[in-house]
Amino acid sequence: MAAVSARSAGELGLELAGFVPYRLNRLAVGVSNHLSEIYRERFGLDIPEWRVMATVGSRHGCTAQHIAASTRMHKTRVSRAIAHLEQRELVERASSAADRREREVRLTKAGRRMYAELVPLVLERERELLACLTKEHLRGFVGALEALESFLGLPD
Amino acid sequence: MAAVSARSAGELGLELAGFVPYRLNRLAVGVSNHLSEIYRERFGLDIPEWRVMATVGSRHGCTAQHIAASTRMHKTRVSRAIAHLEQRELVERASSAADRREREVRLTKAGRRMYAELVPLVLERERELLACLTKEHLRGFVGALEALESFLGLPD
DNA sequence: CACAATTAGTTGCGCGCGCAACTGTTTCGG
DNA sequence: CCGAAACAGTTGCGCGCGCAACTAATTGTG
Repeated sequence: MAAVSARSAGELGLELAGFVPYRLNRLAVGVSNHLSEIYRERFGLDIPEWRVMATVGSRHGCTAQHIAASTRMHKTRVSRAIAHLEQRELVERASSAADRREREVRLTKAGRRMYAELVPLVLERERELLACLTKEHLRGFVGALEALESFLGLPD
Repeated sequence: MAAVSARSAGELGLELAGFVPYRLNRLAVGVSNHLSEIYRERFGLDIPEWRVMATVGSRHGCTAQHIAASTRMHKTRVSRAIAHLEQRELVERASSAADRREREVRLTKAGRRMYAELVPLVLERERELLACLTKEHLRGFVGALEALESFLGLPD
């Protein structure tokens, strides 16, 4: 707070360490690395694969299109992540009868097993992380998240 | 806030859209893209180059080592960004007399000109962005940023 | 004072990314 | 209906990334 207003008050130089966009990016990378210890080291998933697992697992089958829209990943990134997961037999694809352009992605039995093991661990990590915030900070943080998302036009 | 506590209360599925690490990452990408309209489209800089400009510009010459530590970018990424900027004659390098392993990086006259033009625009963008937050949200947000950085052991 | 360990910086390499182009399918306008 | 446009998904390509290995200079230790 102090740094923000002090720096913005017409100073010439820019101190990157106090610059919000930069700090936000660094924090996001840090949180992501912290979290990826679970899904990377223990389950051998990278970020796109983890996101596909999380999205497919919370539904009963969905299309790559839907995964891309929901995670905001590029469709090629989704396509490749699904291909990897299919090779590992964690998901399977079936051409949709209604629209044969689409392919329904579903968790296999092994995929459901991993999902059931993975999700509680990941949620626990999130809980641990947010536990370092006071109630006021958490409220302000989540409120700010929503306001900034809305300002930037990031869809819900 | 509601989403966070509701979801963490023992639900089986994971809704990625309400998952803080994921939202944080998405927001950081969004902010970064918003900001990069300035330094990419108007000045032809990518993120590493912009960070090098910002770091070098706020000092009177510094080493690649210092830039890497300060921005937390990988040293190879810094090295390549400096090389690009040198080609465009925005920075210049001189071997340090004291320690001939080091090379002092400095803005050229053109680099200083760009820096002077660039920084106010970027700071204005930050100001616009944060203006969408209430005082309470901003305070909570910056406080949370600090707490999370500290929790993750991200150095100041 | 020699030689091992450390440090600054660069470079070869494999990989994952997004863009653009492509295939196959569905939809819509005339 | 038929052809153009739209859409789901995949693939070829160039690029930037981090890792590991490298060069060159410095520091520390016996």
